Amino acid sequence: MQSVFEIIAEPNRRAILSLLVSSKQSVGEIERQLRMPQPTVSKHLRVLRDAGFVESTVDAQRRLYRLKPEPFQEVDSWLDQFRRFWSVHIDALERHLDRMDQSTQTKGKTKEKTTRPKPRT
Amino acid sequence: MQSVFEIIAEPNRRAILSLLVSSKQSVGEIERQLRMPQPTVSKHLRVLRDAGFVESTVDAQRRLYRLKPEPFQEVDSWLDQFRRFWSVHIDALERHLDRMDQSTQTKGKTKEKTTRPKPRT
DNA sequence: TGTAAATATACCTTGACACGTATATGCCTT
DNA sequence: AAGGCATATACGTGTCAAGGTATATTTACA
Repeated sequence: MQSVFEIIAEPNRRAILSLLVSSKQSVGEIERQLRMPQPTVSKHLRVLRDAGFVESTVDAQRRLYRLKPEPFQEVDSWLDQFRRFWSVHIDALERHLDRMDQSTQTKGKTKEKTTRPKPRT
Repeated sequence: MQSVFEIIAEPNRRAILSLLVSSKQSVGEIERQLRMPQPTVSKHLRVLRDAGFVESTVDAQRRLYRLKPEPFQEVDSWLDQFRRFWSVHIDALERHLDRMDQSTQTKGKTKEKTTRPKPRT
């Protein structure tokens, strides 16, 4: 289980993460709110901790888990490369440019670079 | 294969998506640039298309694939719930790292980029 | 000290999915 | 019409991860 993307691919893990946004929670609290078996919760938390999504502190027999920000930022920075694309792609100008792209490359199989206008953000 | 998160969990699919950021590409071009077997490329493209990440247009025997923005925005909006959290923690994290700077913890993988949350488009 | 609570882990089973190989389909060229 | 290129798909296989059940470990408390 290497990448952050595989970690958040699991629905129960995403549920746990969403739960932890509000505040730190114990395993039992997660178990009850999400109605998951306790071993399931513990195992997912183990995965999340190994991946750096959460950290735990000890409170008697309980363990309190809370979020850590770094892996989320990693996902966010992966998204960066697509932000420019989708912000431009929304408006009609882009559709026009795409049609031009299509017509210019019907004959030329040169992988044209399509110098597009940078989004103004 | 329901969620967008499972789609982007696969490294080869992420590679294809990154490749398509620059411009639309045919299956053969993807195949050559990523050095993947052609059926692998086609099958991943099938998954990506079913999930709405790409769409294809016909150019003779070729199929040209290009990105679609919606699923990326879905990931982005899922991240939203965590942005507030990590923006609050950035300052504390920076101070923390500053203080821990020369102690070089066992767990200290100091690759933080401390990116701040982006405003939603 | 013994028992119950909270959590972690080991073991097994099952299912999904990624891959490789082979083949099918479609279009283009001669 | 035939053969070749580009792409899609079918099929068999192996791997890996998630779930369930049982058990281990630690701590509180009577």
